[in-house]
Amino acid sequence: MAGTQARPTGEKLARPMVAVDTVLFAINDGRLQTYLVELRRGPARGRWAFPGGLVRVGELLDDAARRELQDSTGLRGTYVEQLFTFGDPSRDPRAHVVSVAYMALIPDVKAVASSCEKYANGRWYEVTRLPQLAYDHSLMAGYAVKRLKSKLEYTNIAYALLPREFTFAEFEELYSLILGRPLDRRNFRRSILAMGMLKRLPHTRRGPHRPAAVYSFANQSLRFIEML
Amino acid sequence: MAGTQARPTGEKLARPMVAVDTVLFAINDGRLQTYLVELRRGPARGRWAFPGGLVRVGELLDDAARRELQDSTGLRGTYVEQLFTFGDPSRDPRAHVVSVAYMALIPDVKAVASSCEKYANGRWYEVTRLPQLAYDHSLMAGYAVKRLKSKLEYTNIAYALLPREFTFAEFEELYSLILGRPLDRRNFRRSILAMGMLKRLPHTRRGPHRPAAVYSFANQSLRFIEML
DNA sequence: TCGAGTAAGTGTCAGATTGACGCAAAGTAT
DNA sequence: ATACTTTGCGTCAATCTGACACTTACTCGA
Repeated sequence: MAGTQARPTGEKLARPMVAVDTVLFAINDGRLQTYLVELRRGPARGRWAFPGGLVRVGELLDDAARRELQDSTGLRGTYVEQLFTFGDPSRDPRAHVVSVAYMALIPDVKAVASSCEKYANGRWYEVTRLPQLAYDHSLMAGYAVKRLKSKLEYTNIAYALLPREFTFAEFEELYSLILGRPLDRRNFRRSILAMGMLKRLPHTRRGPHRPAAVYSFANQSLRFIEML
Repeated sequence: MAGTQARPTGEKLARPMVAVDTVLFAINDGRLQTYLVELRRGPARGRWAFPGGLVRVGELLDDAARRELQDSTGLRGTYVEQLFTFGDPSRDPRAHVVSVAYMALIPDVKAVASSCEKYANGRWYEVTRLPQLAYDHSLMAGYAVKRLKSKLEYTNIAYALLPREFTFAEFEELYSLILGRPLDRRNFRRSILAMGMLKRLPHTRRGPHRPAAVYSFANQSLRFIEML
């Protein structure tokens, strides 16, 4: 049953620890990027990793993910979603640390205030060109990207990656970019509009060319399948 | 980063504990059932729950799930799949226990040898008629059923619920039963055979009526999308 | 002010897929 | 042999999907 049988334990370290690690995504420069931090200490010192840390007693997992994210990026109240839990005892050579991986999405990389004391450094990397990562974080990266792609296709999760208002071209570019393949503009528009994911706003955006209709999401919260 | 920052901890209980809980499924009596155990001790004593327990240091999560499953059912080497991790600190009133929920699938309820010393009792329940469960186990049950249904539609996960060989009627019944809706025999057969999930064996099964062709899975391992 | 340039916006058609539907075949039991 | 029961198959219409090209509406510069 649950987390029962609190068997008495002599050695202090006789239990695995619980951590969270968060793969933060944003679109930047026409690429899907994630935010990595450079570790200051530990056996993987100098390596890059996703921001994360130990879960505190009494803390929700989602809250722990958000807290660690805030500590390393300054982001507050970010949308986070649990991905998978990695528990291989050898993933961290120092101790058995079970890590609950999360992904988080933000619309603008500039919202991240880099540089905190915990990490030596922090910067965005294209998901297709990650450096060698600490621990099992490349595994996490793979899961996260796969999940993001997949949820893009049957949920409105894209709302967390876009500003409040956007043109259809921006919307389409986001999809094309994450899915890694070109989309047919007419077919794509047909299917998206058919599922009623977007609502067209009354105003338009003017630019150097034909003005573009402006859209926003019909529902800010996840509408379709919440979890598989 | 990973599960780093092993911050020194004075109080022994200053860290959440890690447990696994497994929702074991099987078809029995024309129904989808799960195996529940009756708790012997703890605040939820006398309540039903999914078998589970604490993860040991040095142990893989999957192994912990299988070990606890074996301890309570005698099953060995069962197919298990991680579902989701539940970390609400109030889920267990005694302590903060983070539980990694699993599902497991077996083809035959008779493979379970009930009665172990850890639990007062153990029995199968229809998933649609579960008793009130301990902790947050009803939540887990919901996730597990949703996931099972979902994976049935785009993977060959059904192989873990069926014997090595089976007739198409048995196969179809399984789907209909889990999905909770009738299937059109001809359309269903068309789509399943089209995706090449099954292979027809040379022999047939004789019974009181027309003999039925016998099938087995073309691939025993998950073929399609491994994880969303 | 007019023409060139560029991104936005729209419709059609063929092929594939999906869902509804009924009948013939192959056995057993009497 | 006949009735009964389960297996196993094919067609058609509606829908969905994917390929494909031209018109519209604006800005900018001549």
